Amino acid sequence: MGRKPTGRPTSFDIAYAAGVSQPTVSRALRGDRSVSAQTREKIRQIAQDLNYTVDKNASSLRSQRSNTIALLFFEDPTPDESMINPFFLAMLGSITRACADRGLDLLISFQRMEDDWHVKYQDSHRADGLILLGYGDYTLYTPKLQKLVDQGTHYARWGSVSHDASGATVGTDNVDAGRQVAAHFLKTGRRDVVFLGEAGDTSPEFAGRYEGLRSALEEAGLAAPPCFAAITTEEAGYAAARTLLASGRACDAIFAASDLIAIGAMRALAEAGKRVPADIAVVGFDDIPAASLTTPPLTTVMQDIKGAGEALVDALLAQIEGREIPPHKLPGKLVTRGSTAPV
Amino acid sequence: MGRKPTGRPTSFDIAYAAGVSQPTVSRALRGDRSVSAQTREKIRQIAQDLNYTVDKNASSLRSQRSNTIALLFFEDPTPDESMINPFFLAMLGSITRACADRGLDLLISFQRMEDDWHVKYQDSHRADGLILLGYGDYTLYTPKLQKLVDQGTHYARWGSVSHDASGATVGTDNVDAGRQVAAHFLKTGRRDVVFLGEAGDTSPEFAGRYEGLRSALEEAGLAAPPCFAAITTEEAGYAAARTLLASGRACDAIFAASDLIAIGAMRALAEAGKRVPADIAVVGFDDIPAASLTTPPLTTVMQDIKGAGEALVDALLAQIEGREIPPHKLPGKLVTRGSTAPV
DNA sequence: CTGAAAGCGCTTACAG
DNA sequence: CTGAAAGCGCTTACAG
Repeated sequence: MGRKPTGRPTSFDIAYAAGVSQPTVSRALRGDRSVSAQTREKIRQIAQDLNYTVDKNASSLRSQRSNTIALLFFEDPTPDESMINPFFLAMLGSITRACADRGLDLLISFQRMEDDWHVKYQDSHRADGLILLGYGDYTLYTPKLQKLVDQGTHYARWGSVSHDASGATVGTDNVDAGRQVAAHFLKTGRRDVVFLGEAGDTSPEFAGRYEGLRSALEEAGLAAPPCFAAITTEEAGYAAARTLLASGRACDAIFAASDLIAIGAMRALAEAGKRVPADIAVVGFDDIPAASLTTPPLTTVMQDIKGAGEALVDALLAQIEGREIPPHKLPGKLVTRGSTAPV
Repeated sequence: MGRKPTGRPTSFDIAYAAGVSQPTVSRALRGDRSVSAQTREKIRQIAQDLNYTVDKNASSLRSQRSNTIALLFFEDPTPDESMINPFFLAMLGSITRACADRGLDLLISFQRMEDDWHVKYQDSHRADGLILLGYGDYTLYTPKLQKLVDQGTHYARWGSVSHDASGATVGTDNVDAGRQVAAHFLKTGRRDVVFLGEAGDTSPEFAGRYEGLRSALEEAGLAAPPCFAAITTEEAGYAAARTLLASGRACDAIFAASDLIAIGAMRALAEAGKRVPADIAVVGFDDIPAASLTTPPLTTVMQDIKGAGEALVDALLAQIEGREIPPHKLPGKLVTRGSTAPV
């Protein structure tokens, strides 16, 4: 008599087999030092023999801690199945690893910026906190972030670090990266730079890149570069470059706010008979895998993806535990390739 | 008196506010038709006003159903942060969407094939079932799959459909795709084809592609194509093409088992002064974004990523509900680009 | 159509 | 160092 033979074992089964009480099993398996080392080891052994694992739902329900975080991924208004921005996908890999290293489970959800994502996860106790990642109109984003703060939801987000201070924020130092690009242009003899990308309030990261470029060029005595708007897709880059060409505005260098934009722009330049880098140098941003495959290979700014994933997870954990953490800026690194070779 | 004002609301708070019992709230919010439509609507309204959401842990604990599935993603022995195979990342996006459409949460975890992933998720009631995705040595994979079956774990996997029947399987019809590639070579005047990729027991998908190529060529009276092994990375493709060139084996067409292999091979060919497609035609597999950016653009086989995500999720749900489902083959589609232009 | 009761499998004071 | 008791917030028979 005693143990029912059916179903997977519970902590009571382990307790019975070990001749201890059920709470002792719970303590032992969590490594509680108040259980004698000997008992702990014995229980651990039995649990393994019986193929026992702690029921995550019961544990989370009781402790009110899920050890799970939710990654909310925003996409552009035109979600094209096959062409998710590779940079964000690499970030996803990095966040996944950072979570695994810290014993956290990761829920993932793709969202539209417009949706009611701000209520779903933490409120239902699925997750202890959120990581926000992606792109889209920042002016839509801000009020939702405020709502998260009001609700007391823990979150960390990737994006523009300087722009506002609500929640934990991690991002590349875009202004500095823009200055690096400007310096590279100047050093390689380019004088007449154009920026491709949306540089307004809706895209503070792009705005930072533009700002760095502009300030460094002006310090060198050059005029502020003109700006041709584009969201971060290959198509938008193509269209922006066409607009640039049609405008008659001459230039010898293009700084595109992302690699996808740069790749689209290079396609437009090639169609128009402009040679890269002989006529026009091109620099992108992100260093996605495709950047080294273009003709010529694309000079770009590499972001610290591994560092970013870890910083995001750690910032979120800090917030969950009530520690204050300052916004975290990661350095960008210029990767020089053929598209900016000196002429 | 009555309601404690602190913390987030429970179903008891909603019941109190609605003047009904707590079980009625539970039924109403799940849309149980035994609750009168009027009561249901009233409760739904109150729940919304009080910002109530069902506690996922309590609900899963009681019902023994988590409505969550876990995606286990395997990587190659050499996991390079930045270069996860873009095809699988696109699959991830598609699976995410399929889950969202069906009201499922998705846990995601990157694993090494060697690790003990087969025990972690379903046993702890984190997930109702697993989706297995990725690449690696298939001979390592098989015993783990058997263990899943023995444990009664529900899973669906992406891969070679014909190879074995355990668990729900979804995959591209690789043999047919290989035959399409052969037909395309023959039609464009290629006679001397080489296969780049591991075509043995360790990689049944690649083996299927080779098998389709070989059978169609032999039916046309040609010899079986030689095979130069490569795992699915750009570096391996580069190395395999170098081996091919060094071997002195002449050819006028290469079928690479993946786009990454094809891209590496094209780099080796360019370095060796071989022109694509004038000297050698090249075909890849997957149609990753980079395939259209190479010089010349790469002819390849597009897999039905959207269909694959849906088929995987539906196959898993079927298995969880005890329905039998036959293995599901999806058609591949040849995408013709410059790398196979007739000479 | 609705309610009272039980229980899912844990963790956490509390007591000794 | 260990145990008896309570309770996390739901869902599910069962009764009416």
